[in-house]
Amino acid sequence: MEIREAFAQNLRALRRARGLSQEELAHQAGIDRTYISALERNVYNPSIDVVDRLAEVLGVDVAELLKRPAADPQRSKSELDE
Amino acid sequence: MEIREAFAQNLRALRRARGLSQEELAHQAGIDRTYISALERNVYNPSIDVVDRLAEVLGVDVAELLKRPAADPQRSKSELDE
DNA sequence: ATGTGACTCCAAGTCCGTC
DNA sequence: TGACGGACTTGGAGTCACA
Repeated sequence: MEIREAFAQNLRALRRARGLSQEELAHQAGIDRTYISALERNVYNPSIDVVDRLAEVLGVDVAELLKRPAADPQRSKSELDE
Repeated sequence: MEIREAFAQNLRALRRARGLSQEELAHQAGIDRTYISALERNVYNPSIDVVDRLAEVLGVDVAELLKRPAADPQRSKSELDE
């Protein structure tokens, strides 16, 4: 799995866990609203600066945003992106 | 401290710890030698994809490359970038 | 073995809007 | 509230020559 995809999923999950809209998150992080939307849809490959600013607003370490989901042993290997 | 700076320092430290030259690291990561040089001098704000490729070659988690050094309580606050 | 300036190319990132 | 498009500017990605 590409790190962009893991980031996209983590971003959306963490934002929702905080009860924030894309617009609120964008505003607090000083990032454009449409760019947040694109990031969550895995359209772009963000710079570490952007990731860092988002992590700060979400109150997590950068590592949390970039963490790949643990492989589920129930699922066959062919279902995973590599 | 900006995350770019932490990344630059970590990259150089980890590369040297592996006994690799910029040229060897560049080759293994499929990146130009001069670009590695620039990253270690904090010239660029790299994308997470580049960081991920370097982490893979260095055999560490992405989080290791982006970790900020622990604040040294011996040093005064004015010596730190914030 | 590394730093640096100059250069191109196109993705990152912004800002406007509509659905 | 979020997906998505178009047009735009900035700056990362990547290469080369030279010190």
